[in-house]
Amino acid sequence: MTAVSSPLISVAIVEDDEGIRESLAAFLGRARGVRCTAVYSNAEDALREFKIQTPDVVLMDINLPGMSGIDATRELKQLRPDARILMLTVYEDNKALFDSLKAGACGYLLKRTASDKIVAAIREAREGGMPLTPRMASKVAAYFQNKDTVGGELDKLSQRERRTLELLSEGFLYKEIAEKMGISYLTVHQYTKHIYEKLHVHSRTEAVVKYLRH
Amino acid sequence: MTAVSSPLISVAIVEDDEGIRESLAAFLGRARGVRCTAVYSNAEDALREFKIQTPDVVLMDINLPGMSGIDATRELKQLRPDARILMLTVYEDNKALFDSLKAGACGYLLKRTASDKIVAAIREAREGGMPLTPRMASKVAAYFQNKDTVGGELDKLSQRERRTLELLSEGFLYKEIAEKMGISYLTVHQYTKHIYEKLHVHSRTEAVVKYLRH
DNA sequence: GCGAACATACCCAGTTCTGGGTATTCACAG
DNA sequence: CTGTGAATACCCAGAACTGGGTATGTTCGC
Repeated sequence: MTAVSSPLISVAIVEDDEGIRESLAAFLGRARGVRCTAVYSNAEDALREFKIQTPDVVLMDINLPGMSGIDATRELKQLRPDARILMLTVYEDNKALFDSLKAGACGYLLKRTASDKIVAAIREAREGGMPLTPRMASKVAAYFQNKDTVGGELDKLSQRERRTLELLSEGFLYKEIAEKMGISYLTVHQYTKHIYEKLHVHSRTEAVVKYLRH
Repeated sequence: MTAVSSPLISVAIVEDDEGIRESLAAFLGRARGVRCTAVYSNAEDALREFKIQTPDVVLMDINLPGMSGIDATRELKQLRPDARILMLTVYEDNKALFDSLKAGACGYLLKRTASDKIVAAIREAREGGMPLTPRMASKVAAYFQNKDTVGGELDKLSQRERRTLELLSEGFLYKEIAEKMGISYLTVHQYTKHIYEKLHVHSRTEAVVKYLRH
């Protein structure tokens, strides 16, 4: 709104598959309002160039030979905090999505996304938006619902589960916890299953990290 | 040395086993320089009384019905910071030892300790000492060697080990870490072995806790 | 007095971690 | 140039954890 509407948004592509890279570039060349200023087949080359000149928006593949697109995103954001990076990948992968956002990507698209949607996403990214597929968006929403209720999640634990988590956080083995709490090893086992379920985690370490962040 | 030598040291016993409790009390009754002023079979009763009158030294069992001796120690020290509490237990348990000391106990004895040694320990406790069995003492010494270098311990890690620990702290599996770092699963395995060795821990959670405390 | 939540305990199968090795390559200090 | 440390990779065995069940009794609210 307040931004000066620049005539052209410069876009760089980082993508190892030559076919995809070229067709993307060609397509951006025909699109109005955007200009494809550079293409790279790997993250290292791209980063080197970006130190000299950074485009408005980067379309970044995740699976790259050598450095991953996510690591590259992290580095680029460190170098240019206002860089706008759109992840472009084939998988609708939960972890990749969140890792990308944590690394500093501003959006996450699937390669099978229709071309005109990609241009729209580039504009949206430029304007500070967060272009995501609807499904991705709902995952992000769900994530923050959890995020906001981390304390709330802990509240869902019963007394004994909380105590168990406390001891888990101190690194005790199940059998040691059982001894300390005067219950069976199997009960401790059961508690941890409940804890993981309630905290939406899949390992002791993840549970402990949530717990230690109160 | 500088302390006024009081004629009698008042001692309270908190111990749930009646046999041990009585024989301890009887034995203290016969010993010179000490006076057993109270016995309790659980922590709750003892704490209630201590709010009114605190003995010079408390002999505290660890395994008690209800509140543990360690928790009772913590509470009593909060109430009376200058209370002298000697833990008395059957197990030579590393963790119990350190938990006791962290809770505020001034010493840690095994129940099989010879009676005259117990009186000596009570005197030592009264005079500000830290009565421990030789084996316990060496464990404490080792602990502080580590404790003073917690930051230093982390410094001992190589670059890759540090990165591995960072990822371990985020709850990733070995194989995921391997992928992220572009190395073999087996190498991650090797790194964690080194990390555990350098940090003197035996599980991922313990390592993570040390790491998160920077 | 019924259903929900909690605490307890057990089974099983599969995965992951832990801790003991060995070994090569490379770089750097002495 | 020899030794040390870092980084890499592998083997093995056993311990521990994870996740899917089931089952019982208690307590508490409706």
